[in-house]
Order: sequence, then structure tokens, then C-alpha cells
Amino acid sequence: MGKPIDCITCGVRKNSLFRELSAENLQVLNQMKVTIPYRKRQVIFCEGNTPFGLYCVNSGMVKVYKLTKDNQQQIMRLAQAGDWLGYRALFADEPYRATAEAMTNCLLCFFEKKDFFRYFQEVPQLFFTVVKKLGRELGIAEDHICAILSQPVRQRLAELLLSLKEVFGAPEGKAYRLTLPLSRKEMAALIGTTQQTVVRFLMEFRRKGYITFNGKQYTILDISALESETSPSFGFRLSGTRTA
Amino acid sequence: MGKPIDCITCGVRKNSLFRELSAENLQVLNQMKVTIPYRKRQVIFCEGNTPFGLYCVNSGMVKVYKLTKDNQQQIMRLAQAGDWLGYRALFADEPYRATAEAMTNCLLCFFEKKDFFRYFQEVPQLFFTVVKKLGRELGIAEDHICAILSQPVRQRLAELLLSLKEVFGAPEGKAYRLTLPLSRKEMAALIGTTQQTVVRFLMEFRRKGYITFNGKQYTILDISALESETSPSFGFRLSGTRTA
DNA sequence: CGACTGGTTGAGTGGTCTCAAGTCCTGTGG
DNA sequence: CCACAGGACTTGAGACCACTCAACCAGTCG
Repeated sequence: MGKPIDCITCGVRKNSLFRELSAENLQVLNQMKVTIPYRKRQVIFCEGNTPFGLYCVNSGMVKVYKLTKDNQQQIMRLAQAGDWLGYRALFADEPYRATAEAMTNCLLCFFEKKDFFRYFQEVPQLFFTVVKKLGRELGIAEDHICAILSQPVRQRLAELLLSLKEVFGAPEGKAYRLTLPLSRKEMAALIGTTQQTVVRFLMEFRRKGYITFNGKQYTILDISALESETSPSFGFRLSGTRTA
Repeated sequence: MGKPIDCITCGVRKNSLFRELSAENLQVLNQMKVTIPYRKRQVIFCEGNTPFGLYCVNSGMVKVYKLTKDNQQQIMRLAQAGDWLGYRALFADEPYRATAEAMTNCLLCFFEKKDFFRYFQEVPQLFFTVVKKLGRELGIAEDHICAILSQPVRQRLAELLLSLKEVFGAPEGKAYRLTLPLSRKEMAALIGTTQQTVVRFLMEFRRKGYITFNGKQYTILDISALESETSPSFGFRLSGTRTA
């Protein structure tokens, strides 16, 4: 844990929703927070629990998943430095609908519900931030629904690799190098398929020269090839449409 | 169109997010709105358009859909009397990500963006309403993602019938009678499958005695049978169950 | 050294899609 | 009023994608 974390000097704040706050406001924020370390595999909150506040990821990686009826994890999202955690249930004023679990050792800052809502009254601009954030997340979720319903597994995997590149990728010449903190099974849980099927398609992509990998080190060699896997016919549509 | 619509006496307001407003606040709301009739099949807004305000459905039925890469409609939701329309893009401050189309003749009230946001400043309680609404919608969307990824088409159809019952159903003894304003193709577009597959499973459910139907008149005879289609094993889970 | 987890591969099966034909219903113009 | 066109619905046959089951290998941790 080393030195204590300070919201004002927090290096990940620039990625977070607290990005535009003034120094005074940050000071208040700083004083209401508690910093908690979590170990790999530790559960942060559980589906069904009542939220008592808001988490902010300072370091590490968290997966948020639901359990399907046959007790498989369905990963809804990955959270990392700068991301809020558990905000949906808090703002919706209902129990958590998913479970959050540390994938690595993590450091989370926690803001208690009561303090946090009081803070809201004082910094009303945060309302707009939150409304916008929730609205965009909802848009992303709906894009996701559409993508899932209309794309077979191979395309979903190609799309997953491309979006993981945005978060975990580092350009390396024309290629991208990724170090993914995900097992094959977790990749499967992200796109709603089985471990075996993920492996098969990864192998296929490798055989075709789109990617290479060794363990959890991946290199995307041919981005456009992967992109064309996601829509074999034609790639764009008029009027500003986009896929996540 | 008949008589003009008044927010204060509006019959559908009890279903809407304007439910708890005071008479004065409603008066303001009433004066900023425009009421617009739409005919069946008319498009209200398009994917990619910039939102200029908020719609509120007074009567009729609207479908909100995206187009998949192979130009199929993917229906995201149905809106009817009392429902807001186009609020997500408005609050997220981004273009519409879906298209809204009248399925029947409709009457919509429209609140212009500028007026509406000014109104927000005056009635801050609406912030909580909106944040809660968006949070819950996001929760529903995420549940939906999980359901889609983990259930085969037969189960999704069973679930669809059960949830349509909540909106369009009228109890009739032990059974439920539904009059669905949906074609088979639209039912398919709701659960991400094809018209033919919907027909086949509807036939199967009829053969098994779960439902009967004639055109768009459906009767659900055996609710628990349909429910058991949605989860063959067991229906609920303790909070905090984990997969190995 | 065994137990265990994660990854890889094969064989077989089944659910769902595609293509295609055919029927029923509805609206429209003659 | 009828003929017709077009859409919605129904059904069949075949193909294929992805799942299940099962085996095997490679690390890793006790």
C-alpha cells in the first residue's frame, strides 16, 4: 500500500469522472474516502447486496459478472484505474445486480453513500456528469445487445480483441501488442460462449495470420482483417452510426 | 386529435416519470410542450440524428430499433402511453443510437431540449428521477445481455411471452389473454432470431398446450410451463453463490 | 511426486439458420 | 364485387455453427 492516496494528486483521476473538479471540491472528496486493498480473487460486492457507497478503482483490475441460471459467470464489464464501481446500483437505488471480484490485487477508494449524496448537493455539476455517464453506459449496453444478437461467436471474438486493444494494447509498428489479464474462460464469459470455442477461433485467427499469441501475450498483426471478420459484407452505414 | 392534451389532467401521467410533480410544476411543463400526431409506420427519429428534445407517449405504440449490419431491425424496446422516448440520447448528450417508429397511430408530446433543461434547474428533484430511471434501465439492459447470452432461442421466446403478458395481458380465469400488436417478424426482432424459428416454437408451445393463438390473439394457458422453459433446472439462487 | 488448473484438440450432436415452397390474409384498383 | 399483388404466416429439407463430452498436455503448487 505504501503512501496514502490523495484524490488531489491521484494519478488516475484524469481518467475518472472526477476529472473536472476544483481543488476545494477534491479536498472534500479526499476527506470522505477510505482506501481499501483487495487481494486477487477477493469479492468486493455480491449480486443481491445493498450498496452502501461508491468504489473508485485506484489500481488493479476488477471484473463485474452475473451468474447465469446454470451458474456460469457472465462478465458484464472490466473496471480498472479511474473507473467507478457499483455506481449503477447506487444511483438506481436498488441492490447490486452483479458481483465484483478483484482479478488482480487492487486498491479501491470507497465513498460512503450518505457522504457522497451530500457531496452531490454541494457540487451539482456532478449530476450532469452522472446523468451523462449513465446515459452513455446505457447506449453502450444497447449496442452490445444488438451486437450479440446479430453476430455469431467468431465475429464477437474478433470484436472483443479489437476492443481489448483499446484498453490493453500498445502499438508496435503496424501491430498491437496486448497483455491480457484474462483466461480463455474469461474471454468466453465476456462474449457468451465456451472456453473451447474461444480457443478454436483464436487458433483459426492465428492460422490465418491475424494474430499471434503465447499464453496471455497477444499480438494483433492484421487489424483490418479482424475488422472485416466483424462484418463480412460492408463496413459502415450512413448517418453517423457506430458500433461499440 | 380531438381535445388538446393537458399535462395536468393527462390520464397517462400516473405511469410516467412526471408522476410526482406538483400542480405548478405541471403547469410549466404543460406550457412548454407541443403535441404531435404520428401515423402508423411514421418514423419519429432516426439513428444518427441529434436529439432536439424529449418525447412523451400519450397514446399509441412505438418501437425503438437499431439496424444490424445486415440491415435487419433489432428491436430494443416498445414504448407506450406514459413512456419517455429519446431520453437516453438527450441525457447522454449524443446522437440517437436507435430509430423510433410508430407501430400504430400515436400522439406524442414533445418538450424542447432548451426548455426542458431549464425546467430541470427549477425542479431539481427531477435529477434524482432521471438518475434512478437511467440506472434501472441500465440494470435491465444488463440483465437482458445476460439472458440473451445464456439462453437459447426457445427460452428467450418463452420469456418474451411472459414479459409481454405483463404489458398486454388480461387475466381470464387461470389463463392470460393477450392482443399483441406485433408480427412474428417483430417478435423475432425482439429476441434476435428469425421469423421461421419464432413460428416453429410458437407451434411447439401450442402443440404442448402452453398457449393457443389465432393471428395476433394469444392465450397463455399454462404460465408455469412457460416459466419452466426459461430455466429447466431451478429458478432462483442464493446471493453470493460462486462458481468454482 | 501427485493434484489441480488452464489450455488445446477431436468426435459427435443438436439447435438454429437459410433457402424454398406454399397458404392465408389484406388492401387496392379495375 | 372480383382479381390480383403483396405481405404475413407456415412448413420442410439441408447445412452449419457452436456446444458437449472426452482426452491429453503443460505448468504450478502443495
